[in-house]
Amino acid sequence: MKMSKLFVQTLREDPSDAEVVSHKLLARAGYIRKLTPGIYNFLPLMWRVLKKVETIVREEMDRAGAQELLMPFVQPKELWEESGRWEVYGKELMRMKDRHDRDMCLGPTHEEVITSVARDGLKSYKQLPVNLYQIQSKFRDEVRPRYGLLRGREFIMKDAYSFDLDEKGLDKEYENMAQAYKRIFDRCGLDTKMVQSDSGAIGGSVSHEFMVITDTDAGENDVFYCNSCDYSANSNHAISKLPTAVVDGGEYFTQKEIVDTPNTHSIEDLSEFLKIPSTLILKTLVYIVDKSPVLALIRADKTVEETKLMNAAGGIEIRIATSAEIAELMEQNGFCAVPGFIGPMKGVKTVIDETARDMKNFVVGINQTDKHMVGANLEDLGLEDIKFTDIRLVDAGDFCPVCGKPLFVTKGIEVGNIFKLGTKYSKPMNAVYTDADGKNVPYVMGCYGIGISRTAAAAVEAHHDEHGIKWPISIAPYHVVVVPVSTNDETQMSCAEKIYKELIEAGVEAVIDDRDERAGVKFKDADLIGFPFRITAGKTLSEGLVEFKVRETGEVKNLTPEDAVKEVIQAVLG
RNA sequence: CGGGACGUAGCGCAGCUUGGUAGCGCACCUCGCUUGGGACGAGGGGGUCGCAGGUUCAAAUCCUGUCGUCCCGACCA
Repeated sequence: MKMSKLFVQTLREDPSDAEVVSHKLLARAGYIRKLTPGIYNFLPLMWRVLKKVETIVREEMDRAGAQELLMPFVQPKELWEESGRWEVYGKELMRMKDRHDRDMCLGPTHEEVITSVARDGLKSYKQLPVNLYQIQSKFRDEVRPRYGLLRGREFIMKDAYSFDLDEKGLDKEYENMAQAYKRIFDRCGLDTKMVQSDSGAIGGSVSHEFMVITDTDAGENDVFYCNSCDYSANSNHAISKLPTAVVDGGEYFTQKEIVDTPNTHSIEDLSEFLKIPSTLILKTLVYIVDKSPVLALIRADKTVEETKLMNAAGGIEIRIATSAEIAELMEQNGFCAVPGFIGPMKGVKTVIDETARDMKNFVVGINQTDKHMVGANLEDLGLEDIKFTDIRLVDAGDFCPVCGKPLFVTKGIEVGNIFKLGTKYSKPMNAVYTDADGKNVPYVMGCYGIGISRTAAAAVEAHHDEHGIKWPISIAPYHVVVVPVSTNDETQMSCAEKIYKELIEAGVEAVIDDRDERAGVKFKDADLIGFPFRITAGKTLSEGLVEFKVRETGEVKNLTPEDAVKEVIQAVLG
């Protein structure tokens, strides 16, 4: 490819809306261009990268025994009603009507469609197991798309679905996919961690995410991990053993009583006012889960993990209540208290965290402003039935649930996930096979996703420097750029052209920078775009040598043109 | 959903307070010069100033509405 004809416009400045490095670099280097929020054009360089990632994914999925197909992007409401998700999916599901006024949606994921495909085709136990996948654009109408390709609304995803006779078959396929994923990300030059995760709106029981570990904002997930064993989990799923703390207020409060606690609107205020550790306070938080209030009771030094609470409350959408909603809730239950003094109350759905189990003689809000009860115990709270659930966010330094060593936390970009779905879709959608005894049995399903475009962006997050992108060879848009420093110098030009031709003939993806630009411009662009190798025909040519530069390491050496070509061929084609 | 900010050329921005021929840098075109890390000089093309109303002799500028975009927050009681 001639650089002069390559469709790429590099920018000197970051686009004003880009926050994370992958967004800035991909935009500056001419890989992507925003059409509207969360929706991007994948320009020729980007498309080459995406195709490389796709090819790796395809090869490994095929090798793992999966079969590729392509399902429709537009889907009818009826299918989503069968699974029950039309009602529960929320605003992320982009809904629309066709000309006949029929409800349709853009596919955010394809469990419904694949299940319908399977039930039409997979009738006998003799046909199972099967794993089907596709690579396709998905649309999720994110509340707040950001970080460029990392959280877009329209994005490219590989989604695979497996159909097995039973749980045992699913377990085997799940492991098979985990291995395939590891190979895929390794080949993409990404170091990933497989972590336990909540299974979220997709549903199911067991799930893992593949995280690219990063210490920047681009990592939207917190990952807790143990250095002593292999435990690691997304914060929405992580559990831990707590460090010991004071949980019996016996030495502070010898009897149960109601005390004045004026203006103690925060736990900090309250613990300071009463001169007690916050581990002696049971705090009450009001959440709205699927439009209904839910009280969360948790030891005050700890934080509620919203996904855990949402699951405990059996909902699919959660947010903290506004002060207006709290006021309304107070009024409905005959109380009048402002945040800071909220406590348990009858008749409102309540979830109690495990941390409350051992608490004795503690402090708790009683729904009266400027008052708290001290020396309280759980049975004093008038709760109908007391059950403990883990709804706590793990803190770094808590102890590993497996081996007991302290946990560490880091940020991660989720590039893939695998779920055991079981019969969550096959049952309601009546997707069954006939077994050897002639009985109809629902398939046991799994689903496995990889964000293709997100993987490419994550690779930029993981491989860049202040000059630009440093693509891993396997997914670079081109392998090498050949730079004649001066296009007017016939010796340089003919040398560059010869090298370029030899590389192309050997099967290397090469670009020749034939632009009539100064060397500095060509070098800056080469670094920004991120060609893994650069061969420069310039001043060293007087000694019969060209410069060979490795983008990843910055290593530079002068070689004969023949050796430079060999070096690239060796690195690229093995 | 709440708050804030911003919409002026492909990109990044100034101009608006105090109304009077629409500017700068990058990019683009031409010529010259230059050629190993985003040179320089001269010339040039490109914008109904988001949109719609209003005020005015006159609106990018003032007023109203509207659409869009970005950021922050969404209460740990």
